[in-house]
Amino acid sequence: MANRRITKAERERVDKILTLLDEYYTTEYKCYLNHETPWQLLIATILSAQCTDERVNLVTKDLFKKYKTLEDFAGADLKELEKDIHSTGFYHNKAKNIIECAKTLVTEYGGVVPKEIDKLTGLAGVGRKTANVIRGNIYHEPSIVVDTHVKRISGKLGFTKAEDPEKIEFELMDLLPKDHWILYNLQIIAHGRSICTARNPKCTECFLYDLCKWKGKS
DNA sequence: CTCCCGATAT
DNA sequence: ATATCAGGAG
Repeated sequence: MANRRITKAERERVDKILTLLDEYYTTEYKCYLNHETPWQLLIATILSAQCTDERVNLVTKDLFKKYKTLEDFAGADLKELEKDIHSTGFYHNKAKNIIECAKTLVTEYGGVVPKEIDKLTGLAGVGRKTANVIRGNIYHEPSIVVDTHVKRISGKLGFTKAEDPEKIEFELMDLLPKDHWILYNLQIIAHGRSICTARNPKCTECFLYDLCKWKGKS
């Protein structure tokens, strides 16, 4: 069904890459954003736009002590919330979106984070990337999260030539086995942080070098 | 396409 | 000084 337009050799190359990823980044890899509830992950993911997960975890550690419920966020003071999340950047938009998002969840969804992609992306501050993080990590629905790492590395590996995140998402869905969708994102982020970094990728240390299309200078 | 935007590594 | 970080909205 999947991968109809792909040659046998290319299919084998992709499968070898996936096998190696499984080997180096085991299935124990899970969500990098600390959270105890679905709505906490949603807020953490909204905060993670153009911000390291490390800093988000630093901020949410105090944030979730101060705002203990969705209702707390729905009723939060904008300026105060801006201060609370300031260090994550884009704080004005993020604070406004978090309050509006929390209000919608409380008033329209009974405080439950929906699993449908349309309902999720309908929430303030929630795009496809954030929606797929929720679908994958909370509801275990096969979904591909296209973030900056997935975009960069999938391109270098030759998995896609697309630039548009949504197009990349659908091309990867066609290329990767469904049972690997959620893990792929987590593995690629791990790889993107340790080896295939945006600035000086450590190609000489990369276990995927021989299988990589890019093979950039290290 | 532009704007939002602080913190960190290089 | 500049690039980059689990992007999204107008």
